[in-house]
Amino acid sequence: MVAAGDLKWYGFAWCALFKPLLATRNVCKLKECDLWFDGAICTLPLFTPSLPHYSLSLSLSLSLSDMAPKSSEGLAKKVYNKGAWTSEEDKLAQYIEVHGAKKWKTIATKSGLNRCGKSCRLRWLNYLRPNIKRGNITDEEEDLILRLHKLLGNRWSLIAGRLPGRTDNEIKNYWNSHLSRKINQKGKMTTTSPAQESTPENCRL
DNA sequence: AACTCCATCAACCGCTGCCGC
DNA sequence: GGCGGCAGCGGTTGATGGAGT
Repeated sequence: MVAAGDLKWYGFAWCALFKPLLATRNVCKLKECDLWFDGAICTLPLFTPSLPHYSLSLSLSLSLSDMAPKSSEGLAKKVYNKGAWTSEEDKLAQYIEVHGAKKWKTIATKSGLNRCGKSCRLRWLNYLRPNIKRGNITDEEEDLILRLHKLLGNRWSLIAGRLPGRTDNEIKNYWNSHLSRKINQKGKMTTTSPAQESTPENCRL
């Protein structure tokens, strides 16, 4: 990490320079905005209320903490790690094996990982938990997914429940990347009347 | 080799429902 | 009944790698 702070611009000049850029993006949705200066990339958190007073430190690589607001208020909210998990963070599995997969907020805190409970839960369910089946979806599984989807619709967790070792995320991804396309192609080849097709609504559980 | 496009999949976000107070 | 916190779900995003040009 390169230390931040070589250059500083202060709010007024900042706004004048980058307001047009921000106007082109969905600022309400964005939490960060990437800016480019002579090839260097800076990720700027958008604390819009204090934007004009924001001091911007630029270097080749800046972390979010480097860019945190300098005012005292609003600092209480913890900034968690985001993005891909490291093998070091996967020690979460050891913690859960001892303490159980309950109270994700507590797990997140007590395990010493700088992750939110939600992130821990997802990592456990989709990757760390034992009995996860790795590898490609088999033809039998695919057939089962197709039939269950016809029956249940996009109820991925219910479908996953019928496929031991598979996660809802995995099935959802598989559906979106493989099966939905397959079905679309089939649909184009064989034009069936909508009344003949079964939908989740008209299938009895 | 360099570039673009696309598929895949891990992870995030926002919403909903449940539960305890 | 209302509220807040939490878990779970499904849609979406973003990083990555491979194929194609």
